[in-house]
Amino acid sequence: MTSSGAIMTGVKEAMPLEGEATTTEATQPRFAQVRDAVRADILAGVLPAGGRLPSEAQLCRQYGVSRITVRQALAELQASGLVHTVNGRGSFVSQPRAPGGQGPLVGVLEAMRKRGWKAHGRLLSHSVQKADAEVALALNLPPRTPVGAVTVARYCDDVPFAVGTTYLAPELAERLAAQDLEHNDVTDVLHRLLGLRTARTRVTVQAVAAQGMVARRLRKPAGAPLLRVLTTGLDYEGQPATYSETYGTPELLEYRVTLHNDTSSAREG
Amino acid sequence: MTSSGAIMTGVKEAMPLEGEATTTEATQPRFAQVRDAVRADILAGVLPAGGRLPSEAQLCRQYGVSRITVRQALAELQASGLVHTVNGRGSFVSQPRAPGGQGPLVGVLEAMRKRGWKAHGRLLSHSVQKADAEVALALNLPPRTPVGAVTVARYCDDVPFAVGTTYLAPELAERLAAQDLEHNDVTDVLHRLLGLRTARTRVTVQAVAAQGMVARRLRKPAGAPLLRVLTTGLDYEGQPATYSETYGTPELLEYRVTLHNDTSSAREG
DNA sequence: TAGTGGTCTAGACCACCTC
DNA sequence: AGGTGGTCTAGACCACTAA
Repeated sequence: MTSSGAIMTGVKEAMPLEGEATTTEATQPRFAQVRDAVRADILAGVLPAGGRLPSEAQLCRQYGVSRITVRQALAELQASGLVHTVNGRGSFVSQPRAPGGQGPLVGVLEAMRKRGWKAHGRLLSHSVQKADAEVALALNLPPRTPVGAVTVARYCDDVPFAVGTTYLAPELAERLAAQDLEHNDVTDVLHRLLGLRTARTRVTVQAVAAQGMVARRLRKPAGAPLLRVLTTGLDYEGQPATYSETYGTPELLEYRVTLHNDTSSAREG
Repeated sequence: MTSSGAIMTGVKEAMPLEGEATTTEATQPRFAQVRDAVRADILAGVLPAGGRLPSEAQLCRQYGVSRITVRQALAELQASGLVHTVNGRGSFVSQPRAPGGQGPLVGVLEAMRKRGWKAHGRLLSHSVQKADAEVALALNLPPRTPVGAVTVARYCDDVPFAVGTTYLAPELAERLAAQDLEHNDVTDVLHRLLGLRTARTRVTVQAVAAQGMVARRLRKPAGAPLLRVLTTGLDYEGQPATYSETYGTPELLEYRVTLHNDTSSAREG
């Protein structure tokens, strides 16, 4: 479904929609309907990233609502980062994670480079495995469901400082592994190049003792402190789309976040 | 332009407040002026926490603006968590950090208890010191400025799992240390009991090796991995108000956060 | 000049809550 | 019944950007 006409669903004809009269069932507010319709068009690719949205006047006609209602819908889309507006020019579909932009997540490579280091990644392996209990739980899948696993090491001036595995749909993993992970962060590739949309990201940060393969990869003796970062990316339906587990050396990797008092973000101990 | 009425502060008198005729200087939008005026009243305690705001109609008269403008102002205050509204009753000043509420920060004790553990804190020390370089930098003060330091240990079933020091204004530290830190989290006390308002919180999470006093307090051998969490609380002017440094045992303490795609929150590696 | 978003108003109907 | 917030409309002026 795309656009014109009524709001409720795919109805194409004008049909003032309106009228509360009798039907409308579980009537959501009109601005919410417009908001969801536009968001659906964006997520479905009908409105391509970077492209201009219909003008507010057009949206008014298209959905048969007043400008204030359209603006309320756009305001929420803007707050969620899916859309941005430029005075005098129009509203635009935000680039999914502009490179170096102000998305919520900044990849480790980008962060290192911003501080003046040379950093690069390397694809270590790429496979389809049966999800173990941990991955299945994180991705909300039945155990032993096939999932793609992409393991990447990150280097700072040729010293390895982080190694991690990202689990996601096999088809997405395939495309991820085909990208340039030498120069780009995994999160960046997923969002900017592959168009993945993430509504929320759950992060858990732990301290662990180095051991086994991870210790060797990071050139650490067993027992040395490492940072372990687990992230789960959730789509707009609340379903987990990606899960990653990353280990990093504490000298070079720390986790930073700024919590704004608005819109939650929950911290636990 | 027609309307009159003062926007600037809580002034009750009319005082037309410019019609933009010629000078308007750094004229902010009216809704922003209303928003800031109401926020100032809340932060200043003119509107007490938990109390009811003037109704939208009252605010319209008070500031001489239309209801839509008032609602736009309230919407932003609501988004920032300072205010919440109840259909049919009115708008209310949010309790600063409702106990167990949905504030951005959840203290460690609360988090442990939520998972079914018995947890308590203990005030270890409380003093006024000259800020060292690190604390001065974090609080944006000249070095050697006197600051209050409150050190607290947290126990889970009588096993110590976290110890940390909070630096803040001496007068606030005095009041903080006088509160019940046995049962309440420091962050909870600061916000709920002492009325501290925090616009943003910067958090840094690191993995470190246990050593010295911290290792002893947490009953860890030197070199064991510990989580180190640094937080800086920023007020609505962007000035740091609190700085804390906490060490925790990885078996019992981890850091969790949910990043929403809206409203930023920046992660770095 | 024409189109766009940014802001604002007056007025309206509804659902909800309290009295 | 009366007050409150939730939603919506039609119309207006402005600042900005573009052709």
